[in-house]
Amino acid sequence: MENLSDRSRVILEAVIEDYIRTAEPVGSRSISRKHTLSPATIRNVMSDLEEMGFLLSPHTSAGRIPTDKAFRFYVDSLLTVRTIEKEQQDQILSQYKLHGRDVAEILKETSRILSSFSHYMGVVVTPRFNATVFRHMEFVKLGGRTILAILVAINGVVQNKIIETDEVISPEELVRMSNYLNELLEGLTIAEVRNRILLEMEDEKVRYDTMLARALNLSAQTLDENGTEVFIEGQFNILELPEFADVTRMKDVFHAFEEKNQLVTLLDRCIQSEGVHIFIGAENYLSRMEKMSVITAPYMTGNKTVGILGVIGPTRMGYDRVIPIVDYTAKLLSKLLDAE
Amino acid sequence: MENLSDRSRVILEAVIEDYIRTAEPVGSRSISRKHTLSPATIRNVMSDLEEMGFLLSPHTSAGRIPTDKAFRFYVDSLLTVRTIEKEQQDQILSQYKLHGRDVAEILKETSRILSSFSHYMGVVVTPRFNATVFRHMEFVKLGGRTILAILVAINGVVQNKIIETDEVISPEELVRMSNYLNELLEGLTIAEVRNRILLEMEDEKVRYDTMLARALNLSAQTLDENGTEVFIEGQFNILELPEFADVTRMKDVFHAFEEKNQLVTLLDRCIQSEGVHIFIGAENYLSRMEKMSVITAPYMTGNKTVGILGVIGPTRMGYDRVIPIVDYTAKLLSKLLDAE
DNA sequence: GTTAGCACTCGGATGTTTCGAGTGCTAACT
DNA sequence: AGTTAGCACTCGAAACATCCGAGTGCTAAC
Repeated sequence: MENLSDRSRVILEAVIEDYIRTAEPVGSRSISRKHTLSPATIRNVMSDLEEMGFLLSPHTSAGRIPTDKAFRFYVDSLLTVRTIEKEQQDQILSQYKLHGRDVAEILKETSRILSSFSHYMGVVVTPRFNATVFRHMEFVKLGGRTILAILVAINGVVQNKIIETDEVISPEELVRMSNYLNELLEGLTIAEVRNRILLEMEDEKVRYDTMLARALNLSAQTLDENGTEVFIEGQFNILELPEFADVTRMKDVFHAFEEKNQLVTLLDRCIQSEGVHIFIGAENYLSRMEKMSVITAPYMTGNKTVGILGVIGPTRMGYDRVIPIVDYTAKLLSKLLDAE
Repeated sequence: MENLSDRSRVILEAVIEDYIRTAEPVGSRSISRKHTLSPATIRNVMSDLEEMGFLLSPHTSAGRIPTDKAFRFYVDSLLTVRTIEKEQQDQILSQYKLHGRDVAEILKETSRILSSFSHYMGVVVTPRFNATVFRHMEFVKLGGRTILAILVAINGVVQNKIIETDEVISPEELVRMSNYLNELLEGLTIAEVRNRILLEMEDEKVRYDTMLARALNLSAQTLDENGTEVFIEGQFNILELPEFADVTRMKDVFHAFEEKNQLVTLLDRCIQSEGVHIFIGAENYLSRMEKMSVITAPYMTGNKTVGILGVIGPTRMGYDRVIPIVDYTAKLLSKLLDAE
């Protein structure tokens, strides 16, 4: 990292924090008020910082704005992350208490929590089904050849799918099928389940047992689709931010969410790495989101990472405040999913 | 209804259609170009229409804008709804084909379809569980005292909930429970199921049978929450509309969606009435949505209305184009839900 | 009843001026 | 050598002025 003098650091930090507060270019005078230095001195330092690529001036007679690089440096080296207050912890916890305990509900609520506590947007990607452990599979007959397949993971995540079969299958046979499958697949992760089914299907003895073949076929169909969903809450929060007062900027943001899968790839990028991850401005490689930062953290069930959550806000977001919120929420969600 | 001369009607219609196209106040000249009447004559008529409350001028030297009353009259008396083209029908149908057949997916897709074909926002309210017929109930043991309850309606709508029990229940007992319940509740609507459970619980013989009591207790818990969800898609569509170029207007719209329950009450208002319903501007009684119109239609399974779908757009929306889309989609969705 | 003609209005676009925040540079100060 | 006061300069935002044209209402002629 660049070697900055102590003074430069202090001033850079001051500029950044001012900018986070006001969203306006920061002038030398406003900083001199808080430090016992004259504006001229500060101007000199700022000029150096600009040279180094930490600041930029929109035009000659405005103040200066921190660049992405500055925020990166701020987050890496200057920032002392606040510890989350007990009070806030309790508030978050009690939010969860209010709602039902269906997993999808919990995830949506998590997104809402992230949004309302950060004052930005909350985002939660649904668990990677693959990493979770199989618990139960069940077939319910809805009508003639229509069957509802229900797949339950050990953490309570449910996936259901309506399947049209070629031939009519009796309810009794359906029960036998699910018994067979539940025994066969017990304790495997969904990814393993997938493999196992393919393997089984090649087995000689299965090929000549219609029931088994059908069962495997059905379960394969149940698994074939594996939607990752994204819950984004609090879009309206960013409507209030001055940097998006401009209509075209706003459109950009919303268009960015149209392609949710792009967002998923972004978030997925940090699925292996532990702990909080931060993408600042252009670092997220989505042109629509150049002016935004993303703070993410993985959450897990058991000790496997199954999903990602985070907060999306402007580059000038209150990192010190938001990081612990994301961190705590991820841990809390992991705990909630485990308890089940 | 006001008695308008034929000429007035023609001119009013022309103004409305111009305004729908351009979103700009309409002047007398642009109309005179299409009809063989001089601007002056048209001005006289327009002046009358203004007097009657069908038009208003934002200021002296602008053209005129149709009022809510004008749109109401237009929809009721002037509009000839186009029939939906075969081609468009096929397009919509094929959209459905692309996706999985989980009911929640279908509803979300419906919302997307409404949005993309109307170019406004699509909205779908999830089925009123109460009106649908019970099909199956199942309990899956997740851990010590944690149980996942799954409730399936005949149309494939699934509701699941995680329940914490006071005592450990064995898997075998869970199976017996669900067998008992499935037999007991077969063929009832969810509303009836609710009553039946309460009734049953008071029965003497049940009170002394722990298993039955527990089963009923569990199912009561499964039912107690009955979330109506709303899928809104295509918000970004309205970002493109000139009337929302103003940032404050836009905020209003998004804030309106914050309270989704308000929206639900609006939509619910037409759940009994058959066919397409239209709320124009202030008619929807949501101050945030004064500049918007809503076109709704109920959809059903069996022959019971279970939910509402619709399109939300500006008051100057292309009614002739959108009404058949809403109508057709509602019918198609009903058919899709029935087929299962 | 219709229309041409005309004076009038008013908002949007364009141009001009003013104001002030902020800069860079230089020279004096510690 | 680092710091600071002073000053000329820059440039955008806001305020003000002007112009233009689309559109109106009214009147008088057709």
